[in-house]
Amino acid sequence: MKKYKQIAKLCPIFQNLTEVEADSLIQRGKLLNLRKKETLFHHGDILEHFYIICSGSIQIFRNDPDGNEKTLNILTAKDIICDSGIFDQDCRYQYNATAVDEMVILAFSKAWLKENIKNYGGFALSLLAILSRKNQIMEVEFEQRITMRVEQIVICFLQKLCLAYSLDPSNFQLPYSKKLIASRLGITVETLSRTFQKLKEYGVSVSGSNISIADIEFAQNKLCTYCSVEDDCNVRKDLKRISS
Amino acid sequence: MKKYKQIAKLCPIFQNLTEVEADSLIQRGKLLNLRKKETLFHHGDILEHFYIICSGSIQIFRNDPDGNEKTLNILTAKDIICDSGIFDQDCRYQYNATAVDEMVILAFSKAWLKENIKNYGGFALSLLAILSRKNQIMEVEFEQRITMRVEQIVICFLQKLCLAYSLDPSNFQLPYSKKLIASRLGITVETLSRTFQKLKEYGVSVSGSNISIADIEFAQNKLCTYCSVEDDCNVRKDLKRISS
DNA sequence: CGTCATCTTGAGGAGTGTCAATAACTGTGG
DNA sequence: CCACAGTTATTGACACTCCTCAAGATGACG
Repeated sequence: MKKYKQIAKLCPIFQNLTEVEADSLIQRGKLLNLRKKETLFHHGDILEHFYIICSGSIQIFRNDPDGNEKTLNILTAKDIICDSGIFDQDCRYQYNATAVDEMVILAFSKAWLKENIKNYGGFALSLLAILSRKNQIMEVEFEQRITMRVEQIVICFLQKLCLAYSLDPSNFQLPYSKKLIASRLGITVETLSRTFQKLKEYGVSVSGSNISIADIEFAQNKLCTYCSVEDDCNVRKDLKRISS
Repeated sequence: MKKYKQIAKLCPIFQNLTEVEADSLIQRGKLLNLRKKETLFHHGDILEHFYIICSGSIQIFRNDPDGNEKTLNILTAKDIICDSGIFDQDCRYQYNATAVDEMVILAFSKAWLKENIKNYGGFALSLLAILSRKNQIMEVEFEQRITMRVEQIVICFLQKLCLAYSLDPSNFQLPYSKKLIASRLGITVETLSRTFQKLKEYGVSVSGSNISIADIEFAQNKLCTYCSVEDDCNVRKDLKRISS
């Protein structure tokens, strides 16, 4: 299964290491296979591993008091699962992780992570950069959720989707169920459904899981005063929005 | 001004270092004084420093398209100002930072930070832990903003305030203007004002900036099914809410 | 073909933002 | 000490957005 370790090596966490260093680090990881809907860990489980996703996608979610799933994130290849508590002792997961489709995951021990951070300065820098980036994305999403209308949020989501999966905006399939998407965006399925209707005015047509967006730039501009898709897709740098 | 460097040394970022190491690192910092409403940096400024707050508090905010301030955070003594971009080259601030009251801040160069991360494994671990913690708090707040009612959010904020500033819940002064608080909570001043009225039913009385909460536990429990104040106040560890 | 989950559509309502008018507070200069 | 301007805070009326509940429609899969 060297193929999967090759994928893991593309994870940004190894970017500041030499080929040899990265190889030796990856050797310590164990490959896991998850089937669709199989759970990697539950909310409350003791946090003992650090994961790198090699293929497939996984839903990170919590169950709110009413029993509804609140999806915090959907992670895919080259993403890492690294809870904040990994640097504490005896910490537990604050959420669940369940495979959306078939997956392959590399698992490393907590000790492995701590040791390498201390020994490899470059490794620490990479992890810091990744966590910082995650932080930044969360800030943007938080702001979006407050400031923007659902139409804008959905359009932004679709655009991110196309960039992340290299999909053709003029005709593509949704990689997840609408239920999952709604949960990820923090809205109800009903609202998502209605929003897709409204988006027809902007050249977005939806039938089943088939989407086609006539002119994504147009739709974006029509809807978003400033929309920071770049932030989520490693295209940042050129900050168009020095608004203050 | 050794007094302020002593405060800076209490910043969690130095926790994994020896006294001597911490001292030598702090020597490299420059003390800055800010007057009330003075700005540390603007959105769009080139990111060149890492800051530790020694005294006073600072508002981290962005101006949305309508010209309203969106307060991302309010930082106080022992907090750090460390933007995600600090590990990139030529990055710019994505927000403004303006002093709420008189402040003293220690400033370090970007290079200082990178160097020490590479050289001191413990330093890297501390920074990672801090950023992770920040991440976690953001996740909680994000969830709060979606799931909870404004009454709950306000009560949680008040409780955090009391813990953070060691205030007596039964009688204390708000340390910031209501405008700033509303902005921080992502609501309008009008809504905040009305919410304070509603909270009277729960034993919270507000007149001007004077607050008195009869029984904060009672108010909490009445309002919050699960409320994670602990998370924001380093009291975590005992996770009561393994709900899923 | 039936069952179950997912999705769509409608009606109704709760909650928060917007706008506007007024009141309270803060600080400045005479 | 007061008068004035500018900010901050309160209160009311209203609109809009999204959620809830309910009923069907569509689709997946044994």
